[in-house]
Amino acid sequence: MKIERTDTTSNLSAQIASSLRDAIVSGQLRADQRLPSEAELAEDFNVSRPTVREALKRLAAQSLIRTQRGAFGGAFINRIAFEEAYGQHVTTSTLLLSMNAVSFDVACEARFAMERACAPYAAKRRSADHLATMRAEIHRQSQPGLSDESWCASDVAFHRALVDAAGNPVLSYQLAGSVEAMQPLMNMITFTARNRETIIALHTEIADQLDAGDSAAVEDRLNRLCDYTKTLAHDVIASRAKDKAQKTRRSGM
Amino acid sequence: MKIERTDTTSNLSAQIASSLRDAIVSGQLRADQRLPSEAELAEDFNVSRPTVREALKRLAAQSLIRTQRGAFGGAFINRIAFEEAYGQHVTTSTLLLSMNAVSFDVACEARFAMERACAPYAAKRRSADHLATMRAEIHRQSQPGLSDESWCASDVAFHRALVDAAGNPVLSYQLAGSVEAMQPLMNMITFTARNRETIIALHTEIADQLDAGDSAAVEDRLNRLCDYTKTLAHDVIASRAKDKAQKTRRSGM
DNA sequence: TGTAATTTAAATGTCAGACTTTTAATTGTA
DNA sequence: TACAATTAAAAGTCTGACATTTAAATTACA
Repeated sequence: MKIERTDTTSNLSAQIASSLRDAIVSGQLRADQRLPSEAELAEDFNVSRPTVREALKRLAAQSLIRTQRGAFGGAFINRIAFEEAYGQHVTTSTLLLSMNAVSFDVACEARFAMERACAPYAAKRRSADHLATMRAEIHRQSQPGLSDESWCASDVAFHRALVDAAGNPVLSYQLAGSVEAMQPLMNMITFTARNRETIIALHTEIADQLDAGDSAAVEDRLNRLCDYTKTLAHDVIASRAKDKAQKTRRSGM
Repeated sequence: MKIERTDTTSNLSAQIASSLRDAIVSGQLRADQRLPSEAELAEDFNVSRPTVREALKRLAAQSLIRTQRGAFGGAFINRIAFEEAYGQHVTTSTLLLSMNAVSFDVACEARFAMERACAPYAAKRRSADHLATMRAEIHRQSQPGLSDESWCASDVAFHRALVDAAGNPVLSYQLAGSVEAMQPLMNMITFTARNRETIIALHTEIADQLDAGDSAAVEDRLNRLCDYTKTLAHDVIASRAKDKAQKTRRSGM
């Protein structure tokens, strides 16, 4: 765990962070192991303490280390938990979708493809608990005065229960990025009562078929849900384009 | 974009980073927009410049901002690219798998479930380029003197081509975490010539069926590959357990 | 007048050193 | 033995300075 500093396009804290990160990811440094103190690292790397601190903050931002104050404190290799990883994955995925002109269709296709992948396992392993959560969310979705925002949140909760029902934490983690990151895109859509009715009907069938253990039926309903969601999004986009065209015409362009 | 500092369990740089991160993720700050200079932020948040810098380094570690030196430089909201997100996702997933006693079976199940989800789209959209890459990797895998490490790398490349063939960048991004993060786990396994032969046969069939556009056949081969991989892992684990038991017996425990 | 070289100012990057706060081990005392 | 005070190590924070980079503004020159 030593030094570089031959790089011409400096940025010492980034290099040091990178060096430590490699050691962690490759397994040279193991979970709960303590790194040298900031002062020691500064000496090791031949830089000042603030520079070391910046490097450590970078690692902390990725949950690779945690720091503890006080005697016998220091920076420790973090045993990253699903929870933290989950949050980071959702943050990154959300930005990726919102900033990269990823079309609604592409994001939607990816999301439902992955959800369908969960269906066989969910049909086999769904617990009463998962089904109860799904039915509770369906009930919430049937409330008349529900805001679009709450509707979307409930939709996410429903699908998360579906994914969790597959009983595979790795699958749940990976799916989080697709399901939760879609929420901002979904929020573009204003759901009419009629829209909601259609979706609730599909949700109900999904819960029922999951209960019955019919994976193929669940996949079929997910397909329909995917298609319907895409249709709704297209309508929104089309009507916006129309508005814009009218405004442009009116302004004489 | 103002201040907190009422928190008792301080860590100002984390709070500031969090505050800025929220503003970015929620879309208040848009891509390529410039943040105030470090000195200005320090005044805004009522902290010193090093503290602000630590906060900014945290955001930089998540690729949320990029910094530029010089006049009219500063911190800019980053339009996060698939590439960067890709790397972070793989890093996080790798650690998650290696540190959390995720069983090989669970990781394997998740990975192949998601790959199967790609199959229908890959069968529809695969280009000659993707098929060529897959066949090239199969050819490499058939080389006799190939090290286990190179074998695994080629395996990842093959599967990545399969995923990319689905023509959905979001799917490719999400899958990266599952496929690449498995590599350290796969490296545990020593592949015999006979093992490789079986896997290469399945790879060949996958490429052929993809060429023929038969999605169901591809999914079937992926299932078999999943089962076979799990079997190999079980053998490794069983033989290790046996070794350990023998050693323990010999040492008189 | 137009282009090339120079200067300049605004930023980030880095450093040194001091002080504050937290925390756990140690020591002292009832 | 149990509890309280002390102490030392370490992260957290601040101040102030200097180095380096970079693009714009200015100047010099053809």
